Amino acid sequence: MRNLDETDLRILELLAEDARRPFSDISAEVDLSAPAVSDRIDRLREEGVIRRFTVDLDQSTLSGGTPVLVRLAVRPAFVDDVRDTLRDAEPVEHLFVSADGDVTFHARLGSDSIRAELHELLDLSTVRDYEVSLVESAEWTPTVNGTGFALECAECGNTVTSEGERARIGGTLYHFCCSSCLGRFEDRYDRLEAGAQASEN
Amino acid sequence: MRNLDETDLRILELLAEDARRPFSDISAEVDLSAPAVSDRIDRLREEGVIRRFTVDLDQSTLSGGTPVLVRLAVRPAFVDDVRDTLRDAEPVEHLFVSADGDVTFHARLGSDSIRAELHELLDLSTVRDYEVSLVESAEWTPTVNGTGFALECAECGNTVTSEGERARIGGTLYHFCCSSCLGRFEDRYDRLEAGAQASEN
DNA sequence: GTTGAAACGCAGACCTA
DNA sequence: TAGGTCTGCGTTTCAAC
Repeated sequence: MRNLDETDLRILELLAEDARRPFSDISAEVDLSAPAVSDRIDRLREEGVIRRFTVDLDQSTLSGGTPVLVRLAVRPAFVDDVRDTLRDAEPVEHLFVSADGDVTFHARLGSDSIRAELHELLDLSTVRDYEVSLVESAEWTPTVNGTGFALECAECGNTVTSEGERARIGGTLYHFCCSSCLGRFEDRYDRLEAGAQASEN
Repeated sequence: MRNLDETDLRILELLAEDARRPFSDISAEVDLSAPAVSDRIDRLREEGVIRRFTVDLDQSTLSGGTPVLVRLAVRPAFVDDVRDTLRDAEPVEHLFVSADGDVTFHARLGSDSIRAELHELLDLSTVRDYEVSLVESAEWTPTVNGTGFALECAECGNTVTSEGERARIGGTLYHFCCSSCLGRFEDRYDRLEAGAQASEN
């Protein structure tokens, strides 16, 4: 697959913040035209990078069952089966499969008998052991490339908003909250580089 | 807080499927005008039910660090601290706090030393024990009220699409893929009810 | 809640490098 | 092949009801 460039990543960050943001809005952020942004987003969907645009709900306000976190020690031969079953199971919201065959999932179950619901959900003979705990709070923060979208100014540490600036300095892309932070950073960088060159001689 | 009605839930389901769906589209689904839908969505955001519109990314295509699932047995006094710290930590994507004080989170860490990164992330003296496992696959299915948005027809089990129907029968809301399924279900329900009344006499 | 009018955003056709 | 511009159409918003 084609590599994503910085513009793609920036678009994904902006969509993670607000997926309903107009393309014209995004296009201003990334210095592109609106149709160009639309094209890139189409491509990201086709490539499977974007799975869907969706909504992050505060489930605690919805009171739809008891949220539980279940950890299954699955018999190695059945890991794929169990994953596929749980993936399509209605009450399952989050599903993690670890390299060692543990399957952890977050689901909302009817409050009656959790053990009985687990039986309905999957064949417990495929499982060596399981553990259920009630979930008090569950949160989700969409991140792009592990960096999160809450960028920090490389100069002052403040949050970088839409008014921020970006610059490639010494091969690395830095984000700044404003042009003066960018200016100060560049000055410092130039001075450091001049010092390094002086010491080389 | 005001209770959500069925229309609100249906709107949330539609947004969970595709958050960029036009309001006019949603309004046709729920037999309301577009401004009415817009008003309801505004209200849902204000009430905190909708936290944000966002994008579900296939992180495996983004290769941004090593995904790990970490389970912390946190000393009871520090559970809130640890939760707040992790909530705002950049690499943390999912965060679950159980009623018994276990904190489980999913994060993408630089592949060097995971132990060192954990040290940076939180004060390990607040933790009795921890366990890290590499995550092979992580998936997320947005659900509304624990039912998920992939509704099944109560009569034939097929997936209910936009062309489906809903009906409240005997106090419960059922979903159907088409009007004939609804009709058959009602017939059966009436017959069962008649039988139950007969046996009462 | 609805309706209608004005502002806005979007998709497509077409053009440029 | 990626992006820019223009334009018609659909969508959103806002006021009036």
